[in-house]
Amino acid sequence: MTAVLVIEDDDRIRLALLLALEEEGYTAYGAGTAEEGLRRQRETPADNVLIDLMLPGIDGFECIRQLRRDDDVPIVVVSARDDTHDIVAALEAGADDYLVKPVAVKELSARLRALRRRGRSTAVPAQVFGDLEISPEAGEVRRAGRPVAVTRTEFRLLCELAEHAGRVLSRQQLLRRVWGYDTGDERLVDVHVGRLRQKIEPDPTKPRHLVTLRGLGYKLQR
Amino acid sequence: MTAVLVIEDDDRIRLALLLALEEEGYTAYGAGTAEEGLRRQRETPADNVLIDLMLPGIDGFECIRQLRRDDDVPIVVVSARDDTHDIVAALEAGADDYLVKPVAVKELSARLRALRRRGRSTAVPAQVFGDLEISPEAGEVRRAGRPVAVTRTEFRLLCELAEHAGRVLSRQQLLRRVWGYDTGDERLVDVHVGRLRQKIEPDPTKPRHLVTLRGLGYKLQR
DNA sequence: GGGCTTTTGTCACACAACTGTCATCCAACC
DNA sequence: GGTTGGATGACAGTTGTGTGACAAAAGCCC
Repeated sequence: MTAVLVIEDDDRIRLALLLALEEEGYTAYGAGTAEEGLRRQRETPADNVLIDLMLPGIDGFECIRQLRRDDDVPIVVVSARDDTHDIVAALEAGADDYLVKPVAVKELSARLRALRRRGRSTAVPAQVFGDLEISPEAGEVRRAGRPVAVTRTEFRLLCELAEHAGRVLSRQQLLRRVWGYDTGDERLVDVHVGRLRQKIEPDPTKPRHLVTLRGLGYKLQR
Repeated sequence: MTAVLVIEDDDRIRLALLLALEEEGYTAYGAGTAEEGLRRQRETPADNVLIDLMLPGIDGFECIRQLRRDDDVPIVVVSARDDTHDIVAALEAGADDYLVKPVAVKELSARLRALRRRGRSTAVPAQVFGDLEISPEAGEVRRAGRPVAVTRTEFRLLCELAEHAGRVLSRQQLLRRVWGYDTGDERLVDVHVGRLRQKIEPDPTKPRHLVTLRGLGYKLQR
């Protein structure tokens, strides 16, 4: 049984998260302030900590630093602000992952799983797209928690797209980055994208993650 | 220790960047031309490359392409021009991030860190017109936060208008800039504007952003 | 090495999406 | 009320993408 500590001052959000986590099979307990969170974590350490950045008193960044000081627990930041500065600062402080509110519970769950699996010290974090997890170092892809067998080329293609998640990559760019071709038949990319979709998309004809941008290329999105 | 190569022809700016980077704890070295930059990167590869677009001789775009050819180093473009075309072209050429001068050193530093840390680039800010967002890098248009599917021509047309936001563009100008036609039927523009309105205007008959200036042309406003 | 499976790249075809043209209708302006 | 410029729906030609079939190449197991 995995225990998760949720540090979040907004009662409604905290309770919603706790409920959602319990539903997913975690043991979840909450703290309304950084102080309380730190105390609980000292007394009964959880396996994961979820933390909001904007907290009364000691703020999220400081709290992360203190948690890190005496523990190696994976810390996931949940923040309303999707700001490069905050993300960087939180990761600097020692957080392991960063989610922007509103949080999709499925995604949260997948990230927690990914975090625990890799332990918190690895260099390349697993990437999560909705119910899709990609861990470059493990060479593994999972959908809804189940491993999916992809070939090497497909995996590289997926990693490349994941690395630039949310951005269009032209067939040309993909050819260069995945295959190392400076020139070549762009249709090759189509074929592999098609094969990848068969494996990672619930309905390959209506891709949700690996989408086509007609005339531009492909993009991986959440 | 992280090494950064700065390719920038203006001595004052280059030195300022080098100093600022050294201050932030990087090892920074500079190159005044693309040729010199390419040579240095071949001989002693840096961990990040910062590059200006306007360079004498080989220009920034070409330089990015050549850097990309034999290396996977994160490339950050630093340009005075905050022009959608440039941004798209730079990213196409293989750049990972784009900053507009004047550069805040803190931000630059954070982006470099983020780039290395997460192995991927941070987002290029989208252009915003009221509830309308245009993000060239994602190849995406959003209205009220929801993605709107636009075609490539529509997208280019929109980008062109956005780039000159608040100013009228004649059909002739649009034909030339979007289609590359030096001559042609101006009604073509009308049709595409109409289609675009169907997608981005809440009420296409009463356009709020993409307005007609009778006898003059079209303009995009906030 | 020989025979097997798996993966990869090429091709062709089908289909869906997009583009540009045109005709018609409407609104603004004089 | 007539004239001009703009909006729009329909249509056909074009382009771009998805996909199944197939053969070559790469692994793999005796």
